[in-house]
Amino acid sequence: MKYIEKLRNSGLRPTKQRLQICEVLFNSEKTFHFTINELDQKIKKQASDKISLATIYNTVHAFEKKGYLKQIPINSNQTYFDTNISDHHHFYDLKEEKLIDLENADVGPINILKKINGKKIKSVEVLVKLED
Amino acid sequence: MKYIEKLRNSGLRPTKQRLQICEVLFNSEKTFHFTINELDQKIKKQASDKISLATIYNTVHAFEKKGYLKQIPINSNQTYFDTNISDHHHFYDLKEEKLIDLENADVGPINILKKINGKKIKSVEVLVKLED
DNA sequence: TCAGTAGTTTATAATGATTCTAAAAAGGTG
DNA sequence: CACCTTTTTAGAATCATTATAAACTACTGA
Repeated sequence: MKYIEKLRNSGLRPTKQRLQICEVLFNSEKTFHFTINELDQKIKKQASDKISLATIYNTVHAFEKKGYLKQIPINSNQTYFDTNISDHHHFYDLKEEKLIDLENADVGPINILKKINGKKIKSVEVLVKLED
Repeated sequence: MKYIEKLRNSGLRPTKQRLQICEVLFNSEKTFHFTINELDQKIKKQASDKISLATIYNTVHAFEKKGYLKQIPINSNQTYFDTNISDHHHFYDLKEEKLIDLENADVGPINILKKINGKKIKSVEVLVKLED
């Protein structure tokens, strides 16, 4: 299996559950956005075995910490994650409550002029809210 | 009272509670960021009467809808609001878990090149995460 | 002024996402 | 296989937020 190596290399044991979650998350043509709840539904459909919700939470957080997933900063009652870990941004369609990727190239270069003493910039994320 | 007019003009009855919340939110030299919980604490100290948590939620949402407050898109278990309603952005200090204003002038002009069919851009918000 | 009404406040319950717990199960190593 | 550590799990706990429904209050017009 192609994910065993990946997990081992990051110090995560390649358990049956993690491998199945990998399949659902990373074995698709396109990257996508999801909430834990949506992922849970998707796993119910695609995975052969039942995976407990706690495990899904654990795994998603583990993957995020390892950099295989990104959290998307947005105000929602649920946390959104992205399987697209490239440096990019998002539209948020307020009506549909849907996220749309916004590639770096589709945003002019961003230059943060203000510096904060003793702090480094870790990331710059742009959220573009859309209305009709 | 200077807030009575403001509330009436936006179709909100100037109740005792709302006026007191206005004092806490808008009667200060500097703008600030807060969570509902922090606001509740602040009201407990500054306001003469007790205001129920439900009212604080209601009022903050009403003010946000009227444009007197802005929600800050950030991943946190609590929702952050800003009394600074000018068009601006934020640093988020991951270690201190503190927000810092980032004025528009301190970010180069942002040009969103990608257009979404039938949708207008309502806002463009930049979140700059800081680490040590 | 007063009654009617629509809007507000309130305490409390309900909801729902997320985290915690502690016991069982599984992976890895020798 | 035996051992130890990590992981999974069901269910409980937590906690921010929203809903409820009854009491209250601001405004309107007679």
